Order: sequence, then C-alpha cells, then structure tokens
Amino acid sequence: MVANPTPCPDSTPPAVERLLDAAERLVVARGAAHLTLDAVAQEAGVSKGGLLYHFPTKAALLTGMVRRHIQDVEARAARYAADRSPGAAEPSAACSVAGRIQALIEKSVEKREMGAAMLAAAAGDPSLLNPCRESYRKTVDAMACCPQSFERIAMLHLAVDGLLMSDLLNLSPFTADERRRVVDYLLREVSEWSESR
Amino acid sequence: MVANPTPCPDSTPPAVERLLDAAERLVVARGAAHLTLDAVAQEAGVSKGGLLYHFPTKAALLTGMVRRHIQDVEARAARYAADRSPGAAEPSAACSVAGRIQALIEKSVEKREMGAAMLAAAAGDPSLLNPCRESYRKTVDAMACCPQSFERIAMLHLAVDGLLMSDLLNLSPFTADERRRVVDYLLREVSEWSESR
DNA sequence: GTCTATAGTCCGATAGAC
DNA sequence: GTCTATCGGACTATAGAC
Repeated sequence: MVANPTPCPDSTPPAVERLLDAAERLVVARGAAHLTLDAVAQEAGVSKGGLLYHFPTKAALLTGMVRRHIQDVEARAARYAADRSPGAAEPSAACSVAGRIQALIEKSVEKREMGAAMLAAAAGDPSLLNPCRESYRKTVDAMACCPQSFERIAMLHLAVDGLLMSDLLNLSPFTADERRRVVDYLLREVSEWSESR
Repeated sequence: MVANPTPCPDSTPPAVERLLDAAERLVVARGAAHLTLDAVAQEAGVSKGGLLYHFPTKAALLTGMVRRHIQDVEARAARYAADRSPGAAEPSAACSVAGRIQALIEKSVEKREMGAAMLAAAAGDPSLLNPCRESYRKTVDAMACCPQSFERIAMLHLAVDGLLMSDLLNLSPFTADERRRVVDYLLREVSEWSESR
C-alpha cells in the first residue's frame, strides 16, 4: 500500500465535492428546473462525461446532494450534543434534541445553500427525501423524553425549519438585524429548555 | 348589461380553477419536475390546446398558481382579523398578524396542497415568488406594532411556516395526534399573544 | 479519470381545423 | 373555446477515444 489513501492532501476539494457544490449553487440561483447535467458540469469546470463518471445518473446526483446534507447536519448535531454533555459517555435525549436544533440554526447562518438539496430532490422525485424524514423522526423520538413540554420544543424545531425554508426560497421578509434577533431568541429558548430538563 | 357576469351558476368549477387544481395535485403527487403541460391537461381532462388557451405559457400557469394561493391566504387572513376585531372599522395591527397566522394554520389543516404552488414556482423560476415575499413582508411590518415581543410573534409565524413546508415536502415526522397537539398549542399561543396587546 | 460526439426521448409552443 | 398535429429545442444517457 502506498503513502496516502486520500488523494487530496492539498487544498483542492475532491471532484465529487466540487460537483455537489456546483449543483447547490445552481439550484439556489436559477431553480431546480435548471439543474441539468450540462449546467452542473459547466459550473464545476468539468465536462459532462466527467460528471457522469462520478454520478452515473441524475438521480444519483440528487441522492448524493441529499446524503451530504444529512451527514453534515447529523455530524454537527452530534458535536453540539457532546458539547452540552461534558463528561457523559452518551448525551441525554434532551441534549440530543437541543444539539440538533442548534446544528440547524448554525448551518443556516453560515450556509444559505443548505436546503437546496432538499428542494431539488423534492422537485425531481419526492421519494428521494425519505432519508430526510428518517433524520427528522429521530429528533421527534428524542423529544419523547419530556412529554410535558413536547409542544414547546416541537414548536422551536418547527420555527427553525421555517427559517431555513424561508431562506431557501428567498422568502424571508426579515432584515439582517431582525433575523439576528430572531436567531438569538431561538438559541436562548432552546438552551433554556434543555437546561430545565 | 345582462343577467349574470359570472358564467358558472352551477356546481361545475370554471376551467381555470380545474386546471390549477390539477396542477397542484400533480406537484404534490409526483414532484415539480413532472408538472408538464401534457400532464396538467390530462389530469384536468382537457387537451393541451385547451390548457394553452387559458395559460399561454408555462410561466403563466405557475404565476396563476402563486396568485391564487396568495389571494386565498390574504382573504382568510382578512376574515380572521375582522373576527378578532368586532365592531372596529379596521383591525389592529396585532389582530392582523394573528389573523394571518391563523389563516395559514387553518389552511394547512384542511388543504395539504397549499404550498404546491410555491414549490413549483421555486423549481421553475425563483423570481415568480416575489409576490409571496411581498405578502410575507406585510405580516412582518404589522409585527412592528409591538417591538417588545417581536421575537416571540416572529417565532410563532416561523413555526407555522415550518409546519407548512414540512407537510408540503412530506417531511413531517409527527403522528396525527402529535400534529394536532402542536397545532392547538400554536393557536393558543397566538391568541394569547394578540390578547395581551 | 476525463473528454467528444451522438443517439433517443420528452417538452413547450405554434398553426390551423372545427 | 377546444381540439389535433407537428416543429424545434433541450435534456439524459451511451459509446468510445485519449
């Protein structure tokens, strides 16, 4: 076996990541209907043949977009949950829920293209969103830890969803300052909820 | 001027409404990418030529979907706001906000296709959603009436948005009972907020 | 692993009969 | 106002050179 199994020791992102980035950019800028293989290849700076080597079909591309999105959110959620449970082998259900919500908020702040994968998948084939539903279901299952405040934490989660979706469709009516106030409020409410468990 | 300007005194819905209904059904069932003129015409029981008489282009069809959706929500919102302000010539800003949120909730309960127009428009041409953004902005402007609880009512509005969008993409992880509890909670919170103004 | 060229399909829009 | 027939364009996917 030779030196490095990961072929990208420099700052150049792997081709797959570059292609997924290009696809997200196109969906946000021009709508899911303009997400064609030609356009993705051109945006990423490769030929159509090069794109089809990594993603044999368009469905494979959409699946890849959804998969990367879910993996990113789940990884962030696990990290935030661990931060909230210092010393614990496994985070509590309440910390897990709070971590998931916090992960969604943080991602929405730093990366507007977040939900582009979901929009493109929903437009092309709604069944591609099944993995997303499973991820959501995990959060709701964890909410069962505190039946007496289920509605409250469910509402907080829905509010974050609403913020994400509004941003995605460019529907958000908030100014930058209004948005910051709402995000701070949501983060505070989530922390308060998880600390009262 | 002759008897009746509306040509449909019987129970048959006008052709335009039937076509818009068919388009919404297709988007929900098969995704925005399958919203073709042929499919809409077949679903509505007319030929493609008949469809193109009422909507000369596909963009006109998408615009019509968005327009009907907005008009319906605004009409419901105005009615709810008037119900909350008995005797007043014009509803207060707080009642207006509460009415808008209540309208969205009620529509989500009785009609799952609600956001299909927005999803289809976003997929085809994001700029078609501009009228939606204007409608949202009206709600936020009305929220300025009570700066001290802006974050709270904004969160409630976002939670309703999240519920609508989750339903639209079939992402809602809630059981029917869980969903009912959350909706009741949201309605109670909105009423409480508007009565404390 | 990436490219060019092309086959085959589907869609939006037009023209014109009834 | 609704229909049929059809054109031109855009798209996905394949084949094969390098």
